[in-house]
Amino acid sequence: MTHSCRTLRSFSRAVVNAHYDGRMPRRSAEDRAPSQVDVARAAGVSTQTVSRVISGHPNVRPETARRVMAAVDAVGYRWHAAAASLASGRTRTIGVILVSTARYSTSAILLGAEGAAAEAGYTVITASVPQHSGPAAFTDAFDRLERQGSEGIVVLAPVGFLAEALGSRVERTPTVGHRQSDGIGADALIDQRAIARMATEHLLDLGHRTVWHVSGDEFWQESSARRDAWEAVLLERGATPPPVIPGDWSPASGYRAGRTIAAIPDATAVFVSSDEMAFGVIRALHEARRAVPGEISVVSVDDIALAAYATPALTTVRQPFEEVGRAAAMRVIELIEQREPVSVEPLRPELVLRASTAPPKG
Amino acid sequence: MTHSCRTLRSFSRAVVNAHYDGRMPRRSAEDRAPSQVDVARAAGVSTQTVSRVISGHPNVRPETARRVMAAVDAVGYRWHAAAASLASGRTRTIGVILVSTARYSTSAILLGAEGAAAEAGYTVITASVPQHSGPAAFTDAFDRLERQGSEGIVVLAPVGFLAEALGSRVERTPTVGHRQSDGIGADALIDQRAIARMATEHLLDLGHRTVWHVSGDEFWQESSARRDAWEAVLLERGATPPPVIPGDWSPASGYRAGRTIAAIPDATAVFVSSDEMAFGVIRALHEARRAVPGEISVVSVDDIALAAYATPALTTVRQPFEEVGRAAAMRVIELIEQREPVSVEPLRPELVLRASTAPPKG
DNA sequence: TTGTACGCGTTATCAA
DNA sequence: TTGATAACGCGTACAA
Repeated sequence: MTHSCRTLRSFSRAVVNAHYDGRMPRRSAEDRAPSQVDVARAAGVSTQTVSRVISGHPNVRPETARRVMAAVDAVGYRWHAAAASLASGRTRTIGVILVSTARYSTSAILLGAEGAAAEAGYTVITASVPQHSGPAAFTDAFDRLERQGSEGIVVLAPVGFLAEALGSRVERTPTVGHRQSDGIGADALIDQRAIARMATEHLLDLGHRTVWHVSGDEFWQESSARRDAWEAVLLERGATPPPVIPGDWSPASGYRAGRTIAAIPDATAVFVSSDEMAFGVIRALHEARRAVPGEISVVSVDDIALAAYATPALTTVRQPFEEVGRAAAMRVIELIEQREPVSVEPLRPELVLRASTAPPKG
Repeated sequence: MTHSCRTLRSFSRAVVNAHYDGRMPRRSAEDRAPSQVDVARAAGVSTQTVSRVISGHPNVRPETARRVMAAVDAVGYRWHAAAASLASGRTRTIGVILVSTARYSTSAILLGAEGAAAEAGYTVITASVPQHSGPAAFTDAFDRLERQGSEGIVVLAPVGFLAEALGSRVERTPTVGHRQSDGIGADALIDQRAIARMATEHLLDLGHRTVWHVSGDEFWQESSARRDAWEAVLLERGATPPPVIPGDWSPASGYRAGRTIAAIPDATAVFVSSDEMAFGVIRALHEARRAVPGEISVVSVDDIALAAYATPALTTVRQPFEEVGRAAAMRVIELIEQREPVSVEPLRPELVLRASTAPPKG
């Protein structure tokens, strides 16, 4: 990093390339990789015809196409994405912004997005943002992805300030996944309020008087959406919402919350905002000799692979993560290609009944 | 997909672009995005100077640089990665091949790789391969990444046939992560035999006569490496290796294995090849009224976030996944830049003692 | 420290 | 159905 570069930091950080590390010599004409020109010469056609064959355009005589492909193999030609991008103005690349916390859901959503993108002929590039970053980290990630040529961006981090942080960026580059309330990518997401509603109503239906709540990280919009819906359901049913017990998605925070709950004599039901926290909650309850679901029922959210193997097996509201990824990717691609959204069925959470809930005793 | 395209499938699949969907009109000269030419004009310098400022080259007068950056902001210039790649012959992109199963380890490794790549000024693109795919799926993924301009590739899928499947590809594009025994990227990986050794020796040291083993998916090289080392340790110590109980990394397969073990009266210790399987094993044991660790000790591998919240908390051999990702990315980048490997300390697994193991009773 | 000239490999346009 | 030609926007070589 040179001095001049550092002083430039105050200007458009989105533009300056920080990684100067010496120039690369240009390769001499002889050891250049074979190009469409070489193929054209070998096949006795124009480079345009080669391009058409390579790109799968219609209106090429099969015989010609075969000659071209034979030449491709003969000269060892390989397509050059950068040159194509420069000429066509398209990169067929979408970017994904991730929060850097290793979780089952992260990989599931990413895998779904990557699969859907690949099927549509797009490539996925990722940019991660440290947990609990401020707006700047998100705009940096966004800029990085744009600079690499992302034609659209999926933000897998529903944090509250995203809309303001991203600002006008989302107008020039199609963006999906932040802020359901903005209407941006609304159908790519799961209705978080519905999740909380299903969980809370399930416990109420079992006969519990009220339901306690262990919330997720306040940084994530899911957390407040679920909290609001949980509260609304209780109020609708004439129950008094107890104070929220804060968590941060981690099992450790669930454990702390569990200790709190264990100390509340009349608590009989808890809605925990993630399976991972539920493991912590249940362990704390277990250590405090409070039986689950005998004395206290627990419902959580996600249905990770391990949910069925908790003791007791978790009753939980399943989120179809992979489909979320697929839907988000498909939606950005539709936006990029300015197609109308294909009306697919909305992604529905699903209550999976297992062994961590029961009617209150007595 | 046209007819001619389909008949061409028999030729180089790595070359044909399957996704023709109409040509994009070229934008007229007026609404072209601002380029370095526009910046140069606005700043009253040459495009070359603009390029130097943007790329962070040294030897630019600070005052000039400032004028350029002001012009950048004024005209709304944005760097064009494809054009830079075409001119420089470099993409600063690395590809990562993933097996499409959502797991904690997948996201942890990926996040590590992405972070390290970003620090070095590289972008990560991903390609996923369905679980249990044959060699063709891997070569397809490899080709996809190469076509997008990956200068190096990290393969996060240590399956046995990779070396043969990839063949000469790894010579033209630096590749890390498959086959420790090949010496390719050896230091980017964790010694899987050491993991099995630590686990097995821990149980033997506690006084167990022998150790049973629940293996991982045979598709992964880890599985056989660990099995071999487990067997070797038992033999060294004069114990008789019992038959291997097969698993596939999933909690469900662990559960099945657990039922098998529960039916073996003299089993007192098990080395389970992943934490997720251990959850299944312990649940099965629990249902069969076999106390853990009272009657049977369990050691597993990974140390996922939930390991500490199993009942009992899992004694497990920790794999530093994020560092694995970092190391792999750094290693490919070194190979790309033809630098000598920076000798960092090898990644060491670590035995984390918790509550699932104990000396045999009696 | 700065500028001129050229080439990188492909696709869009338009004509044949 | 095919071909000639002109961009696309940047980085490198080399000269000043």
